[in-house]
Amino acid sequence: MTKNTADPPAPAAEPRWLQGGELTAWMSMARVMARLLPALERELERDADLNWMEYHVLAMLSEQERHTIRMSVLADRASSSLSRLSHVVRRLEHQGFVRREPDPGDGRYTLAILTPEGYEKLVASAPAHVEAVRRMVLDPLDPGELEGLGPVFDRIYAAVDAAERGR
Amino acid sequence: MTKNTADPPAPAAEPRWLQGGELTAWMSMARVMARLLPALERELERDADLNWMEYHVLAMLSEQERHTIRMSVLADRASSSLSRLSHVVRRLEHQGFVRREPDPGDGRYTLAILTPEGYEKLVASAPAHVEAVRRMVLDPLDPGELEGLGPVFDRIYAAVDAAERGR
DNA sequence: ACAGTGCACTTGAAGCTTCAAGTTGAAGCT
DNA sequence: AGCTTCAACTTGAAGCTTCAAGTGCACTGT
Repeated sequence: MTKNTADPPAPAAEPRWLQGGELTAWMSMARVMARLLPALERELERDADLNWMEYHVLAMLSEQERHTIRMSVLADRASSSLSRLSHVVRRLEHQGFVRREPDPGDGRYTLAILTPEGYEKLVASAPAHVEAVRRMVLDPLDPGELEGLGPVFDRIYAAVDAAERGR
Repeated sequence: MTKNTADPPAPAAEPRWLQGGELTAWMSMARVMARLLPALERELERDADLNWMEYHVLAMLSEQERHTIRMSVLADRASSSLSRLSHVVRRLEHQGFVRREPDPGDGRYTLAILTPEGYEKLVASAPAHVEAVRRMVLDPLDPGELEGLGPVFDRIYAAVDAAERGR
């Protein structure tokens, strides 16, 4: 590292670098973030021909009463822009897994609706995906270890969310 | 395939679904993974006009003796395909931040070399990025909490790596 | 009643990553 | 020397996300 990690008299422009332990832990975390989702997505695409976003759109729809949800609510839950979701749903619609209707109660909203074919697709795709999550995340950890981390991630998420309010 | 606890008699094809606590913790983790890097990248692009990959290529080059490294080694460290790296370095080269030369010792390798302008760019960009990492990751956690997580992420990383050997 | 405003999407273009083919340099074999 | 093979890139096309503009529905105030 050519970075100046010493506290003392660095030029004012020198970055306030991370402390040793923080830095290596952050690099460990960043590596995982850069690789885990793409790895899971690769398996999804190979096994089910769905990418991460498409899979989760189907999954979230399946969790709704009537398998129906407003696009804007879905975008929020999927951590997606409305634009991205719109493109994704158009693709899923062309494949027959989802259809769209204006919300009868308020025409400004659009309802995304899971079709029976879409539900079939999800049911067929889920087991391999769950297995991959176990293999890459749960199995390498001790039993119960991930549960302990849930609140930690939730706090990070809140900070990210605060930084992006009104994106 | 380890802990088949005494779950109710399910059909053989039934997936090992995630248990309640596992599931919510995994969703917390997945949400962070889906949002944190894009959020950091947004700030990088806004403040420095560099994306995540470009920034880290500059950063990794700056950590090398002579600010030089083989493309294939860089690709590995950046968790990137060689193809992706090649495109990224071409862009950085056009901006004058990096240049490439064949390795004089073995013409099959290509050396990526950080230019003075590239180093300037990194020094100018790092403080805001480090600050963003602090704000979104370090600050919401207790002091020392991230350090404890380093080994956890390393174990996950090893599992991901095992799943992707020879991609 | 109706122009103005604010959302909730939708669309098209641009940029980045991925995937599949190419190139090229070195080493091994004959 | 020549032939084969392998690894390290490079390149171009295709697909997905992002960004910036649209479009349309409903409410607001006059």
